[in-house]
Amino acid sequence: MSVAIKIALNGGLYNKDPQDSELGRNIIEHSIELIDELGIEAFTFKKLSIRINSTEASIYRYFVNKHLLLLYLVNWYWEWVQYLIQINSRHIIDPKDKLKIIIQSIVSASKENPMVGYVNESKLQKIVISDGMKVYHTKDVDDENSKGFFKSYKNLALTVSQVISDVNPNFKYPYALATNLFEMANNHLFFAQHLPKLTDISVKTNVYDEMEEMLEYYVNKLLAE
Amino acid sequence: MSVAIKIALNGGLYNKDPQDSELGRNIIEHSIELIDELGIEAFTFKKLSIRINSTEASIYRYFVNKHLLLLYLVNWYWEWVQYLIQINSRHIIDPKDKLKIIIQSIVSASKENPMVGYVNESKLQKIVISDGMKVYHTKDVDDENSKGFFKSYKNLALTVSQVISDVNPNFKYPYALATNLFEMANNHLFFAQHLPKLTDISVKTNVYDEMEEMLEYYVNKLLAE
DNA sequence: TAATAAAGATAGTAATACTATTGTTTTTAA
DNA sequence: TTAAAAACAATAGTATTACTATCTTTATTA
Repeated sequence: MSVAIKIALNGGLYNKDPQDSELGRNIIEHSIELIDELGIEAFTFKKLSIRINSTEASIYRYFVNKHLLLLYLVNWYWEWVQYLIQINSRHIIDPKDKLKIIIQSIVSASKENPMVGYVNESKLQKIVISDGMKVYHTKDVDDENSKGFFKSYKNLALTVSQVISDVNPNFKYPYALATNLFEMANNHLFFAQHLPKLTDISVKTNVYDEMEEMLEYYVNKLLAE
Repeated sequence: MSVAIKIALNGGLYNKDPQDSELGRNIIEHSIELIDELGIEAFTFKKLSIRINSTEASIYRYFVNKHLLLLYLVNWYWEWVQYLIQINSRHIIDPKDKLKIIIQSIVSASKENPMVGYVNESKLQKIVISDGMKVYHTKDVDDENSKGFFKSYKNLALTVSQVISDVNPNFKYPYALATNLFEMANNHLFFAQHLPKLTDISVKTNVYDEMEEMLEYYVNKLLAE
């Protein structure tokens, strides 16, 4: 049995907490697999219900629709990154070192030992890279934002922006740089694989190492006084 | 009658070139309006056909589906930005000044005088900001990329990366910085409006001016030797 | 053991994303 | 100028999606 980490997520994201039942955890586990395989567009509750030998109606008892399920997964992911940053930097005082840990955690959130049995962090990262930004690029952003559905991401941005400001209190764009680090990490891992002309990162070497190097170069240059 | 700029786009993006007929131009004009109003998810050919007093079948004669229509519009936009950069920087020699023009063109592509009667550049920019990245975040990227469907964006990245390398030939990430400029411009205009906690740009002042300032600050710091 | 909650089975609906066919204009070219 | 061809409109039809509703079975708990 795996260690019982329970990630706290906004209750509005689900009808019934999937972490609390076998079926719920099954939905999480196999939706990650299926979205990874099909992409969010071709993924349906029908297909998921067949995969897990259940029914559409049963899945609807947990999630209002696939958009909210994706939002749940994405929030889960950012909470996971936040958690990794916390444990990996808990004894570190120098903000520069802290920022290094943050970059490592963002880039390699999937490399870490999986600690929640039913979540495949590596596949989840792939989903976040491919479909993550779709959760807020909708006509419902404002409404969903007011319900706190993007809290995990905003919290992480806050955490990272504070470390950025600790490194250089005069830097004018700590929030933008924080989110830019997340977006760059995800975008360029995607570009390296699918649109190599849009990046300098190459899949021929270790993409993760290259990504870390690039992000470190970025923050060092930008935060130099 | 407006000046006849014809933007050259990959023929695989459409069944029948919409620039060549009244109905085609109507489809472009009103799809921009309707996608801006509804977002790409709720937009359908049915709704568009009603809006322009035509039929679904007629629209399908021009575009295979709404995804390809969006791809057409997004490519159109990046060609437009490329065009703006070209005419605005045609007499400029210093690469630093050129980069400044590039930033202005990216951020304010919508502020320019409209030169194509049936394209509302301002609404088109809003679409690119909200839905632009969805065109390549699909399971068909590789296939569509091999057909040249992302050429306009890649061309622009090439153009900008060359100027970046002219400014500082030792900078290791010219392509990444180029795409990062586009993505930042779009993302943070979106964040400023909908998720202000994710950015330092504020809608209270002139967002476009602030955006330009931020991007200039970024490139200056990053490209300083 | 009765009550209750969770899950499965089944059916049904409106909308979406198309394809196909036929008829009517409009354009063009002989 | 007229016949042919292309463009467009009108209509119908299909499979899939994104649900909602209801009813039955199974498991849990009081």
